Amino acid sequence: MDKKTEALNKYFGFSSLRAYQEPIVDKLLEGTDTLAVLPTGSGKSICFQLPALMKNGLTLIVSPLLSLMDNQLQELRAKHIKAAAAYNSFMSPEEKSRVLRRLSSLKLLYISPEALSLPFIVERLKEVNVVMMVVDEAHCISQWGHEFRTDYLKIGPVREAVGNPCMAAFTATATPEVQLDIKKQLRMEEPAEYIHSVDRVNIALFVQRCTSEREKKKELVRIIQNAPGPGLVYVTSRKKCEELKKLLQEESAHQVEAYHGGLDNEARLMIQQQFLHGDLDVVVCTNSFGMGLNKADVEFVLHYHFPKDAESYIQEIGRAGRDGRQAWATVLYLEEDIIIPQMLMESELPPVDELDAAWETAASSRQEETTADLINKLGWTETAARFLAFYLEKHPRKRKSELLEDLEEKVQQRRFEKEKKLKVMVQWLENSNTCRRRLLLQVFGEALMKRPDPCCDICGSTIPVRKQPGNEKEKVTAPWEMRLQELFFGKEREHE
DNA sequence: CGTTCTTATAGTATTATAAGAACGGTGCCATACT
Repeated sequence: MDKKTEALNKYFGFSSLRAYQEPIVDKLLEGTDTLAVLPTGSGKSICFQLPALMKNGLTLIVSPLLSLMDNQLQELRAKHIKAAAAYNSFMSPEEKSRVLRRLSSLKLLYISPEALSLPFIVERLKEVNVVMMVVDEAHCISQWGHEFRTDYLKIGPVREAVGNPCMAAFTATATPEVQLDIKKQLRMEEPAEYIHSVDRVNIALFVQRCTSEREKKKELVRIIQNAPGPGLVYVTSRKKCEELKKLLQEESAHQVEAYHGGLDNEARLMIQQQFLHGDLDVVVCTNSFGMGLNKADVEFVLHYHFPKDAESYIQEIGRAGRDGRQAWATVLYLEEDIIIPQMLMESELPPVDELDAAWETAASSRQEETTADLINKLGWTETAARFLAFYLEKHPRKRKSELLEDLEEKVQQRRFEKEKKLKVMVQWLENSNTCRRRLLLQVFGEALMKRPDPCCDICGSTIPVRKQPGNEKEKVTAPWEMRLQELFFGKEREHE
């Protein structure tokens, strides 16, 4: 038995890797930069966990959400893998300093891009042997890095600071442009690439054009009444989230809840757990819901508002049909809904005619207060302020005139890129001739090889009805307090 | 850009309608002490 198989067996209890995992593990073992686009729920974490455990030194896993770190750690703990830890703000000061002290005895450290960018963390990492860095959900680099969470763009520089270890990026969805962006930001040079199809053949795709908000609501109610669920309804505002929750609670027999960033952590955890355990049929949510959701039997994803680009769309519908059974996704398309993503996009970028004022403001504040000052003195959104602060930090020595000129161009460039993505999304919705699946795959640089049945509305399919299994397994309902307890304080859970 | 809420006016008791304004998503983060 070779070393790899031995380790696989020892740590994970498997006798062999799946065909697509094998080459990725090999590349990482030999220290080659790797970009992998793999469908969700396909055992991608083992692709980096195994090499990390076999290597001599520390692997950093950059993860976008604390809950994702927590999930993966629970899984590792369940397999009695001890050399793994997280560093994040959810931990007590004691726990944090303990982790930093025992870094050299760890194999895996889960960390957010923000924590990874803290100067004292970088200094500490320089003292230990970092052999590999992994960016999980790497599309976040492109989706969030440029404005919302600019620390995503600092992963590349940190990599260089800690001795340029091997870099791996994993995601389930990336267009060719996003792949390029990931490679550039992470400073990957000629990485090995494993790009799998983003097509989910068991999800049928539909778009239903509506002419008014009222019609859309009626259609929503009709569809949900007839869908046994479980399913998700995506909207782009918190208010709408709550409103539609109420509507569906009144008009359908389903258990319905709303999920968005305005809820506190406890409520969010609760809803996610209830949905996971089958105690909720429908969750009306904003784009905050779904990442890391490990639920196999989601039957449908309904977009009450359409998302701002095709990647978000693929990601969101990808939460359906993980169990391989027939699932469907439908968009209730109302033309004027385009204004919401447009406004949100606009609010992420600095107003071009205030760049001069922003420069003056920044010049008179300390670096760590630049963002706050831009928000308070100029009334900018947090995201726009962060965008500017990041840019100034990156180019500290540029002359004012030159900097403002560059900045304006950069803002226009970003606006252009975002608008283009939105336009592609709308074109997809408006299209009435070409198979939706074919067109969607085109955005990801893929050709449609084989059309599944059902495929999409344009191919003549209608929303499939799932046969209900006659003898559903009995629900085991533990008190909620107990489940929350498990989540906060941990309890070994089995997975897979 | 449309929805939804607030304020203003009309004109006269209680409400009706118009004009104006606000709003619309994603999450992470060392600090105080000698």
